[in-house]
Amino acid sequence: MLAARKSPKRRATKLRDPERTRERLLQAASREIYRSGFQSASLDIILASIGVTKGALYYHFKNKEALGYAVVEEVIAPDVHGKWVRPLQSVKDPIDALIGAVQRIPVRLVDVRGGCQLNNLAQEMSPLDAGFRKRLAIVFDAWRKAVASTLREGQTHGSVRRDVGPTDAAGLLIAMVEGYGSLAKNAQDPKVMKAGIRNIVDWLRSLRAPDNRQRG
Amino acid sequence: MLAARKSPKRRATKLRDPERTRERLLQAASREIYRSGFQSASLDIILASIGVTKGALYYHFKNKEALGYAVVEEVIAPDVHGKWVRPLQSVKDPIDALIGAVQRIPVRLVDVRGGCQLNNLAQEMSPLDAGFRKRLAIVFDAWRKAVASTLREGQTHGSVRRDVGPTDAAGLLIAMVEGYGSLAKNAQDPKVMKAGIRNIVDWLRSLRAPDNRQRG
DNA sequence: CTGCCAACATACCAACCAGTATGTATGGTA
DNA sequence: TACCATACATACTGGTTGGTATGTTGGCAG
Repeated sequence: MLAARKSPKRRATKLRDPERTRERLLQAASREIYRSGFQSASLDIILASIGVTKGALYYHFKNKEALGYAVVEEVIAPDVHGKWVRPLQSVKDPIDALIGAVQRIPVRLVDVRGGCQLNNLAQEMSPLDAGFRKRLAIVFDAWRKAVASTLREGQTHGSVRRDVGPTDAAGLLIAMVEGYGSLAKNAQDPKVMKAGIRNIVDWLRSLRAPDNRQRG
Repeated sequence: MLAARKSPKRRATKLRDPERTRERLLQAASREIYRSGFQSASLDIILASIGVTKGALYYHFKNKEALGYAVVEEVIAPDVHGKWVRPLQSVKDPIDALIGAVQRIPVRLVDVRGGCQLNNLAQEMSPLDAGFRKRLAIVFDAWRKAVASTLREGQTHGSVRRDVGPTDAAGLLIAMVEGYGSLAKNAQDPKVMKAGIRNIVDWLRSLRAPDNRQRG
């Protein structure tokens, strides 16, 4: 009761911080789902990893499903947005921006091993759960539309070839990124991802309009 | 432990057919793993689906892991071999053969929904289990090598452009196939896969040597 | 100081899991 | 006929799962 062995003298404004607890739950769940998949992710392990109990979890989330949905909407979606939507907004050279985004894909062994959070969850849960599929499809759509609109803008400014379909090309880009990610994850080898990125970058360069005054 | 079961005499009527039971177990396990993933695949459900019990399962397989390994080696590997290795052996036009293989990818809703057995299992288990990863890598390697050697043969015969790296192109082909398969699976929409196949076929055509006397 | 409610912790549950120990019928062999 | 390994079926286990019911504490309103 009075044995304040853990609490320091300097009081924070709040000993309980429900918003922070919720955020930590989301992050821990995201990590465990990333490692084991949603179905095999154990709530007990998630809770133990941040030192809270069932009470905290079921106070903030209705059930495991709701926790998974929140991970998609509040962890994965913002991550994709930060990597593939924001960097492509109002750029002067869409091709360079796309190449930059592709080259910023993490290629360390630890990154390649786990694969893509979005793709992992989509592969596992889309056929099994409509709620996951719907939320994940929103993220994929945002990704594809961001790439497509960047390409379209490049076409109006003359830096992107006119004979490529923006939506088609965006789909192909995502397919290549996810496909190489899968191969690299299975091989557990960063070299596979690096070679894939080179191929994707080469393909992106081929989308550039040939007769455009660029820097020599 | 595998007992040497060489059947000296083929009986016309067998009430017990251990080889057939083993095969049915493999097929049932393959179906359930395809639906739910390996970790979430319930042995009880697998057994109930073919009307056998634990005794039969653990007579033929040491444990669940061994059952999964056998599915890779005896179900998935032969399937990939039949679709991507055998059709590419000693063909007169490699590009046509590859286009044929790509166009033979199932695109019905039921096929697209489940995704690719090989990729599904690889995505789930490669980071978690070295035994799965090793066996699945063998299948991926056989696939990639079959495509690469076909392309290489086409280069020696002059039907394939000399400036493409066969291994690189084979990796790209597989990445595109798996990538589009992932997108289509998540979208639960055959149109996504069909559009992807068109893009892959277009890319394959671009690999053909330009100045080669072909049928007009 | 006193309620009082948010924000958890604790204890517990039925269902399910992979795996095992043991029972049993079958068909071939001696 | 007697025997016996094979090829399963049956019954059971300890451990884990997501979920719940209830207890407890901190901090603010009054």
